[in-house]
Amino acid sequence: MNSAANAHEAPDVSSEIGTQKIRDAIRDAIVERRLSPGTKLSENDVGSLFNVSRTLARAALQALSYEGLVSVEKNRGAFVAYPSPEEARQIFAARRLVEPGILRDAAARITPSQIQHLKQLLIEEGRLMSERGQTARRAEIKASGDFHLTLAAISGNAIMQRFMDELVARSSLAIALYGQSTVSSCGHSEHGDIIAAVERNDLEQACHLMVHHIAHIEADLDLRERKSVGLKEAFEL
Amino acid sequence: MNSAANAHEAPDVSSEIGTQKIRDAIRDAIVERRLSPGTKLSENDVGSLFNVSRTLARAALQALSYEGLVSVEKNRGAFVAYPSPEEARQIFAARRLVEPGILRDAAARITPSQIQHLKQLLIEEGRLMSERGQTARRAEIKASGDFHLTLAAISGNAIMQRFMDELVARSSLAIALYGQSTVSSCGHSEHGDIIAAVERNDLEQACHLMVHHIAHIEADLDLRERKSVGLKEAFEL
DNA sequence: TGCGACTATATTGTATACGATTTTTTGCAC
DNA sequence: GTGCAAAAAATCGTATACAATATAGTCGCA
Repeated sequence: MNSAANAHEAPDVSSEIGTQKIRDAIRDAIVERRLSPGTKLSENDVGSLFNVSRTLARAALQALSYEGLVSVEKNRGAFVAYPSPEEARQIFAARRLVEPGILRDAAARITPSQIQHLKQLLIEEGRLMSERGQTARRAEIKASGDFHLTLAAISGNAIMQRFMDELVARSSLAIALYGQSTVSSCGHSEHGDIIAAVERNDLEQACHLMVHHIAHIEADLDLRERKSVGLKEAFEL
Repeated sequence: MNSAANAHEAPDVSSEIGTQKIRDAIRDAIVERRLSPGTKLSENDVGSLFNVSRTLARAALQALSYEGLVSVEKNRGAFVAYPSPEEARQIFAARRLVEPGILRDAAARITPSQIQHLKQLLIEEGRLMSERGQTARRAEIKASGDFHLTLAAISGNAIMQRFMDELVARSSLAIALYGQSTVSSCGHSEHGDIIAAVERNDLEQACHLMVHHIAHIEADLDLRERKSVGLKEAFEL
């Protein structure tokens, strides 16, 4: 019923809107969990929300489907992706597979100023954790992902960076669906530990910490198959 | 000048054509090097080639651009991607980063019948190497990539599988551009060595061989920056 | 009241239309 | 012939139109 209308990325009077802008706006909304998994994104609604025709709306949704953030079902429309438990497992398996390597490459090129920047991110992240309120929560979610994304950027491989973009965004979806502890960033301190290890050039330890960090995030998920009951079963206690 | 017209994926009278089919057909043409880097893919030509409107042609080209096989330049059109030397390096760096992990996961789940299947692929690949002619060459190129793709499939992670699809396809482009030895599959035997190591459960060795195999492929490339002369300079010896 | 078939509505799939931008061609002066 | 400017053609960007499909609502009947 409520389409993307409740996602308050205002169309902005500075009419200059393209499919890119739409894609980014919707992706941000998904990553920050203003749009929940399963929400229908009708081409009409998206288009009118951004004051463009269905053509551009459709292109943006198509693009998001390539990133795995939106699933389009033939003749039925586009929905915010609803990753299955198996899919969620694969997302984190992919991250465990890839992030140690990225960390290695990043550590080999990192500069003192970049380390400083990372530490700055951590402080910011910590500050957001202590704050309360929706907006702080959303900012925190994004900041938590930014740590991993920044490492990918430092690694200097644009291909891996794009892949990590996708993985982090999809992780956010999985956490939204299956996360248990109210705060996802239970492992905030772990980010700091990783940087510390990098700083003292202990690569093995840094990678080790990274793998465990990802495992911890996944461990906070309840990935049991929920057969969509929603029927009598849900009430016949 | 010559558009996609010389790529002989016949439109096929079985009119059932969708954007998916178009995308796959063009991708195959690129991977098998029937379409060279830089070739212009105009929406009109693609559309009329498959008997669909520009709408679908455009969607297919857009999709290919997300895979990095086609680059679309605003208001100028779509071209078969022409990876820079730096891009090529990143493609192979990504593969070195990712494939050992995939190999590990695959080895953990591989069944005897799958090993048999891989060996079958190798035999086929070897047969194609001895044959001559364009079609054999193309089939060989595809077979060489199929080895890596099959391993990704065995690993059981759909996300990594899709990523490998992209990497292998883009590798083909890089080799087409910068490859030196006539035959890309200089390292055919290396595939066999990797399987052998997997078979005797020597994972460390298998991963080691995989990294070197990828390095060998890259080593056959001449990745020096070629500033597109094409002008007098090209003749003023 | 409950169920099933039929109609109406909404939404997606694809093609076409038109304005904008780029590229090519033409024409003219030098 | 060469070089530049304007016109023509081709191509892309976006909106709209129409057909196909799915969803929701309605009526009739047991």
